[in-house]
Amino acid sequence: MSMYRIDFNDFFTSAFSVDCILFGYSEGEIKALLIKRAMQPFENLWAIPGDLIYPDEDLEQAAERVLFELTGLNNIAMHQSQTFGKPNRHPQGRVITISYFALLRIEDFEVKASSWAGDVQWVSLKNMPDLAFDHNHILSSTYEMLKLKLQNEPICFDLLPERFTLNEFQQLYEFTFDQAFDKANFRKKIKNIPLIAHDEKQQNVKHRPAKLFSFDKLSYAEGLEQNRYTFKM
Amino acid sequence: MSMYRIDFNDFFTSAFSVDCILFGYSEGEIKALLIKRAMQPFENLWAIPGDLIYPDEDLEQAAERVLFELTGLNNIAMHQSQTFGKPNRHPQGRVITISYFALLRIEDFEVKASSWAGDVQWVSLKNMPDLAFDHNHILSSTYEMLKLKLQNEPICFDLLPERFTLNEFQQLYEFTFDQAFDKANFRKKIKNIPLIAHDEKQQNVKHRPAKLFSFDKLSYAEGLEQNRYTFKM
DNA sequence: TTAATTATTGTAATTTGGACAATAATTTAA
DNA sequence: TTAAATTATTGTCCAAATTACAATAATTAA
Repeated sequence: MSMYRIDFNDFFTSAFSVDCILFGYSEGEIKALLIKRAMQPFENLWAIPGDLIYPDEDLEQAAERVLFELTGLNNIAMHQSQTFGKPNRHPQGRVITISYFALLRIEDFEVKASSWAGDVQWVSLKNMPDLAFDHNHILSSTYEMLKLKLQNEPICFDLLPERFTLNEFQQLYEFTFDQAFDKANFRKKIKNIPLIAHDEKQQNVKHRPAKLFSFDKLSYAEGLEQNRYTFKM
Repeated sequence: MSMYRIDFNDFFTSAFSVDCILFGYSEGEIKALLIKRAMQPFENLWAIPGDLIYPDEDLEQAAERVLFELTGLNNIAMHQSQTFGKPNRHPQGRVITISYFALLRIEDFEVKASSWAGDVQWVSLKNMPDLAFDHNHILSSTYEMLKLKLQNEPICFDLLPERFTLNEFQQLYEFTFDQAFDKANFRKKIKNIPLIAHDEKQQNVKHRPAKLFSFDKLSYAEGLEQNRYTFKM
């Protein structure tokens, strides 16, 4: 057995990490928060933020830590997506990574470049550069998972402002599923989703302002047992 | 640094494993293949078959190896489900486990008790005992994933005999989603799924025998681009 | 031959979905 | 002040899908 068993390479023979894909929605596009790597390997390439999992840390806890270090946000639900473990996916050894995603309102916070990230930026999914490691693959798989969950859980509201117009709601779906919907028909389809209609209206628009709505979490939770909600369009 | 760094406990400070849930369908019920543990911890308790992942092994490859050792089957698609990593889920240290599932025709093979399994048995999901580790939780989460995938991919045919009656097909759905369907309407709903109708009929039944069908994989693969198949009922 | 049983197909009523039109509310410019 | 422009919101008609239920066909067993 080598004297150097406990060297850098050995540490990496069996490591776990989480990769956290933060999806946001602004300017009619879904974007992911990426960091510019400040160290080797893949120095200066854009990558999904992630970190090794501490020995006594729960997986979800690790994902929430990465999110917090990057954005200062906590109490955000992280959704587990998939686990990636090809033996050579990390050039320095075996690292199995579990991808998590969260949905955020881009305007709600400031991102902070951390020790391990030289730069941080929201990047549109339609305009994605080559990323470090297998991160292009992880990102596209996780986006597919996002779309699946969007259709079965009310997570789309995490991407919208707390109060939104029905048009904004529709545009989010149109962008995500790359498909246009008829306004009147869209409103019929969502009539089973509990929304609160506010008296408040859109401000500073050059036309008739739309009424603002918000998602009625309580009513949704109550009806969860009886009704079978759907978010498919 | 301890001289005993490479002892048993240390090995377990960061291990990863796959757990393979094999789902089968017989006698109108969905069953999972479980093993009776032949060693501590949880000796003599029923558990999901699984194993540690070898250093140079791909995740899916590890899952297929476990399946092969247990059943002698290969070329069976394994579906990744979820990853479980609570720090104390394994009493002897940190083991993060990735659950995979496969769908099998119970009649198609003989299970073999392996070195690590004292006994092997198909157990109905409706009648599940307390399992080792957090395996009850893993099993129920994975069953939910199965149900989700059943609605989006033609995997239900992996559970049915190669040739099946439309009633058998319907009963599988009725059992899985715990819901009854009207026969005539069920047949209308599946009319977009490509099935081959054979001249062959059911044998040894005490009534009018039903026609046998099989899933038309080729036609499905061809139509995959154009049509958007659904397996929702 | 007939009753019993299940498979298979058909039909009419109801509900939902899609295309499109009509009306309402607001801003801006004449 | 008013009309044009713009977008929000609601309504309507027709086609398509869904549902409930009925009718017919094929087979076995007595």
